Amino acid sequence: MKDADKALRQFTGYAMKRAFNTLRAEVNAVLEPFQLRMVTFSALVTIVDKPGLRQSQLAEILSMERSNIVLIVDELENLELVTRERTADDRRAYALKVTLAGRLLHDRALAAVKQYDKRMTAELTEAERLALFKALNVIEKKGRNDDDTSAGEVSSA
Amino acid sequence: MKDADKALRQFTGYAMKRAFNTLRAEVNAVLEPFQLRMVTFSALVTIVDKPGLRQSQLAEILSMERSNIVLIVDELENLELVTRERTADDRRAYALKVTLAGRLLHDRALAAVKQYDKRMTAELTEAERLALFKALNVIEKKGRNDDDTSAGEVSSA
DNA sequence: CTAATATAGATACTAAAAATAACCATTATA
DNA sequence: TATAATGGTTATTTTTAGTATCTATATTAG
Repeated sequence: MKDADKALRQFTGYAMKRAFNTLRAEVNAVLEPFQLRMVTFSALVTIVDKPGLRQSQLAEILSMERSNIVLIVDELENLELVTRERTADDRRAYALKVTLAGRLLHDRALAAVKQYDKRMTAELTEAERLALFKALNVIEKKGRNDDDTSAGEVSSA
Repeated sequence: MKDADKALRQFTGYAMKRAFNTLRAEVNAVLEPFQLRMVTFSALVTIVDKPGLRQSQLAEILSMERSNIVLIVDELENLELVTRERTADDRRAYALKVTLAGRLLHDRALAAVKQYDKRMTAELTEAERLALFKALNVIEKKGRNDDDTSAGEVSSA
């Protein structure tokens, strides 16, 4: 049964679903020794990058619901990688900060994922890699301003 | 909070997850008038393409579990788009065939998805589009023959 | 030929991820 | 000050994928 899904391979959605399935599995495998998953890794990287940010901001950045962020932060907090500190200006909110252990783990996990990513795309030329990222960004953004069925506007380049 | 996930954007997995999220939502929206989802669409296309194939073959082609295929085929059967016919040579198996209504719906849905796909990638040059597909295929296949353990060796403390 | 084994499909159960809704404490506003 | 909005939490639900088990047939090994 070689090439039996030829009819489907032409579709971006199908090809991407398959690629993303293996990609997610592999990234999770890479992160597993660090007790991280793709989401918790993303959250950790964001917190390191923007120390003091609030959960609602984190949710906004990662395009997730606030309610789902709670469990993510719980997980990172239980691993003692980040802390929730009450903010002075708004006593409802938490300032998310990375602990020392969190930063160390972050550095190692980041390196591992980078290395994996490099290996994953090693067969691609630089032009192809750029094209891939451009395409992913175009596709992601496309959904936002897409109210009509004709060709949409090209806003940001 | 513009560009707040800059640190994550460099990763194929992150960019792809975001792109795929909007892509899946949009494709499902395109398919909704046909009462199809991405999976049922994929199954329908495959059955049209390979009439008479069996559920286990369909599962193999779509890289899904046999048990999950059952519900997919149920759904298509309930919509009277495909039929299960017992095969002569193996009375355990079903030959999956598309009905007339199924073929008509298939043709329309296929056209709709093709049109959407075209629109989605309209901003890309042909070279970029080819690079995207090549990259997706490389990434998907990469997971299969991945004996290199280097990524997992960055072990923790 | 019969017994053990494998396979096709089905069913039920489980686990993970994401969406929704309601809630409390606090802040902003009318 | 009353009302509305916001940050975070909890609980519920939906969706999706995975696992284990079951039946009935088929294959094979002895």
